[in-house]
Amino acid sequence: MKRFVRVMKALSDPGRVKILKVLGVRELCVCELRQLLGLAQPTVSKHLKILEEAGLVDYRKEGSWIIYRLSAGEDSEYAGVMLGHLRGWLNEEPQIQTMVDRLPQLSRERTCAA
Amino acid sequence: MKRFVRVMKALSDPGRVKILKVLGVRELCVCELRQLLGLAQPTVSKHLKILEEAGLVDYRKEGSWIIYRLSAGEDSEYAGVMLGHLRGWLNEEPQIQTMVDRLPQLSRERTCAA
DNA sequence: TTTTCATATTGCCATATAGCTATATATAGT
DNA sequence: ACTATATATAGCTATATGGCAATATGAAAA
Repeated sequence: MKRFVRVMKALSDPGRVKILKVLGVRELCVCELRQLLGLAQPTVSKHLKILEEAGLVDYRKEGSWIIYRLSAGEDSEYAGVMLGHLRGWLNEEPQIQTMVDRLPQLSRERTCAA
Repeated sequence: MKRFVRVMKALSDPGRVKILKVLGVRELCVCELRQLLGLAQPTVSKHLKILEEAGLVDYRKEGSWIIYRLSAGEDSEYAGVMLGHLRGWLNEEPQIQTMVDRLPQLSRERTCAA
């Protein structure tokens, strides 16, 4: 029950859903997510932690960057199934489309190391 | 986005998940749910309203009783899909099993009109 | 119409949550 | 070692949430 509720809670915030949707396009570092979402960096970090504890995202370190990606879903059946649905859901949502459209112009080198 | 988040929020509370699981066995009135969950009646009513606004449950009046049942899922794709998953999920959960076991002994006539 | 019972709504309190700023940590480069 | 950059954590505030008791509503029964 707790594991299920944890996944649902993680999915109950628009900011976190946006994170999952852009990570569905490609993996991203925190500073790229910060710009896409227009939220303060600590806020993004907190969201990412919640998503990670729900088994929805994974990360790896690369230099001083921490790069987040969608989890493969081995940790939590619930997370895996929900990520599967999210691939098809919300693609028509304007807020999502705007972010996805801005995605190709982002590059870690240019945007973060400023 | 709002409709999606509304469904996820509705599913982020153990009490509401329990309600959905017992409604998966059979339809129930508020007073039966109150006893199964061990919550005050207004609390149950509030949960039911949230579930209803998410498109997860439906109700009909029968005399002075209001009988809730799982929604057929026509209102919300998200709700429909989640109800489908919930049918298989959490069946091993002790909290759920206890309630389901107590279910056959409940009868509106005996329990509510006391 | 008065009472009774089932449910909904209101109002309150304690806790949880999402946001921020400020600070800590960690890694890279000088 | 010092500086700069990326991320995380701590601490704060405003709002949301879940619980309850008290009250309102609405239907059935006396």
